[in-house]
Order: sequence, then structure tokens, then C-alpha cells
Amino acid sequence: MSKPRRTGSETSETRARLIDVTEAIMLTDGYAAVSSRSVAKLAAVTPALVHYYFPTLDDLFLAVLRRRAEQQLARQDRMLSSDRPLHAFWAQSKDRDGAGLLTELMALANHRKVVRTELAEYAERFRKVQVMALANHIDATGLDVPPVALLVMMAGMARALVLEESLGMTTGIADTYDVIDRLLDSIEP
Amino acid sequence: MSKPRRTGSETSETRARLIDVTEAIMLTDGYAAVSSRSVAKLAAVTPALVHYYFPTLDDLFLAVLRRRAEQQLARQDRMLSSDRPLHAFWAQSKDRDGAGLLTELMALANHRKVVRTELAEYAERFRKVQVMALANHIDATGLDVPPVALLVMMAGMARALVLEESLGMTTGIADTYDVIDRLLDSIEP
DNA sequence: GTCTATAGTTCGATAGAC
DNA sequence: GTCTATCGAACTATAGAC
Repeated sequence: MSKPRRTGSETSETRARLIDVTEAIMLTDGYAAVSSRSVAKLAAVTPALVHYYFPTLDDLFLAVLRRRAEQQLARQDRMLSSDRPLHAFWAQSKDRDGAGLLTELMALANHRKVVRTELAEYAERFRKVQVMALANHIDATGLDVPPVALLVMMAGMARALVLEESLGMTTGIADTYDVIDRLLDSIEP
Repeated sequence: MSKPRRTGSETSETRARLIDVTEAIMLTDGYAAVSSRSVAKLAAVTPALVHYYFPTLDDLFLAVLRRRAEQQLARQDRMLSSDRPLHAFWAQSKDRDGAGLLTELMALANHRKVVRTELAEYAERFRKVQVMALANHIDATGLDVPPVALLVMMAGMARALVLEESLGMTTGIADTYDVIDRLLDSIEP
């Protein structure tokens, strides 16, 4: 029965800013550059305050994951109810910051168990909602590909393209965007 | 004119073992878990010996990258001269260890400049060789997709599928493998 | 070729004052 | 809600003995 330490409120503005700067650090320098000190410095607070809101670094990473996931869930509703949901899904998947942050979270999940568990849960949840929303839509095109496979492929290729671009690679990237755009237009005019 | 410190020979067995264990750590715990101490411990040597062969951690990571790249270049020759090069390329791309290590190197490249530069160079080199080898092969099928785009998509999807599997995700993965296998069979019987 | 010893830094996390 | 002060640990890298 160890007494839990005090933690800050969920609605604090400071808390939100700490999540903001953590996202920024992950995007620019990678998750490994996140420390209570680096976050504190960028947010112009003391390292102890970071630990006040997030007792451990896992708590901080989980907060980043949860906030981003909830934001995307909200966007997804608007997206899936548009007239061309597949095009909207593609546009969202290739968003630079979104894809970059997701890549970092996935890398982080490789050796932080609690992050892996929660990220996998969210990902499955997202995908199932998308499949349900697109099931009829895709079926009508007579395409011989299960909607879920289309989603897996599009999400994977978007992450790969964004990552290769950020590495400074160029060969084949423009061609690939063209192919995918044409494919999308053909199955969702 | 600073005098460079002594370093171990390129052919040392110890040196090779250090690269082995670094790869192993990257695959199991991620690149961030690589330190002169963790490598030394797993290789049953002292941390100072790691610095003897690899003055900085960047040198160690570059050694991992170069050795793996050279291995893959050798495999690629055999692969591209087989009777179904596209199938061979797919099989190699979805190799668990290969894809996992490449994912870690790409994540590492996001905030280690020397790694980014060298990884991008190798990747472009690989892709250009593949494009040249497959150009005629694919053209003959009458498929309306540039070979280079096919390569970008396949490589990206393979990494994504392996990563999602390692996270414990299941939804849509088997379906996606099926779709890709059928696609490969259709354009390369 | 391998090791000891160590300098210098940064880190996570906590206790407790204000 | 925010801070100071601090412990204990892990880290990179180097110098120099064996």
C-alpha cells in the first residue's frame, strides 16, 4: 500500500504544454531525445515539474499517445463521412507530422511495454472503425481487394513515403505518389 | 592536427562480435538501448574495448549499417538473377530481422546525421540497381505501373507489415499478404 | 590486443520547502 | 502549483598500464 505521489490535474495548461513540447522533440530529434530535462528546458519549467505531472517517462509518452489518438478519432469521423473517404484517409495518412509522430511511437513501442500495448489497442480500434465505414463503399467498386487490406497497404505506404522523404531520398517517390493517386481515383471517382 | 587514437583492426573477430551483439540489441530493445556498456556486457568484454574498436557510438552504428548493406548487396545479385526476381525481392523485404534492423536504422537516422547520410546513399544505390534489373522484366507484363513505384510500394508495405506484426497487431495482416501474393503471381507467373 | 581507472556529463526520480 | 536540492545510477569517452 505505497502512498502515490501527488500529480497535476488533467486539465492544466502547463500539462498540455509539456505534451506539446514532447511531441516537438520526438519529431525533431526522436523519442530517445525526450528526457525530463529536455522537456523542461523547452517548456521553460523545471525538471521536477515534469515529474509532477508525469511521475515516469512512460506516463508522459502515454499522454502523448492518448491525446494524439483522441484527436485522430475525432478527425476520422469527419473523414469517413465525406464523399470520398478513401481519398480523405490517404490525405490524413501522409500528413508529415502525423506520420512522423506515429513512426516514433511505433519505434518507442518496440521497447516500452506499456506503450506497445496501448498503441496496438488504439491501432486495432482505428482500423476496425475504418473497415466498417468503408466496407460498402469499396464493395461497390467491384475491386477484388478486401477493404481492410487496402487500408493496411495505404497506411503502410504513406508512412514509408514520408519516412523516405525525411531521409532525403528521392528515387521513385514522385512516381509512387502518382500511381497511388491514380489508383484512388479509379476506385473512388 | 589532433592525433587520432588507436583503433582495432577491421578483421578482428572481436570486432565482428561487437557488431553482432549490437544488431541483436537493436532488434530486441531498439537502438536507444545500445550503449558501450550494454554492448560490452552482452559480448563479455569491457566497455573500453568497445571504444577501442569504435571510438564513438556513431562509428559502431555505421559499422552495423555497412556490414548489413554489403551482405544485402551480395544477396541482391543472386536474387535479381533468379527466374522470379520480384518474388525474391518480396521474400527478402519481409524477412523479419532484416526489416526490423532496417526500421531501427531508419529511426536512428532521424537524429544521427552521419547515419542518415550514409543510409540514404545506400538506399538510393540499392533502388537504382533494382530498377535496372527489373525494368525489362516488368515492362513485359504490360502493367501500367513504373517498376520503381512497384519497388517503393513493396519495400514500404513489407516494413509496415513486419512492424505491425511485431506490435502484436492482427487485423488485416493476413488479408494483405494474400492480396500481395496474388498480385505478384499475376504480374510474374 | 586487452584491460583498469577515471573524468565529466546527463539522467530518472524523490523529498520537502514555498 | 511550482520550486530547490539532491541521491544514485548510467552514460560517453579518454589516458595509460599490462
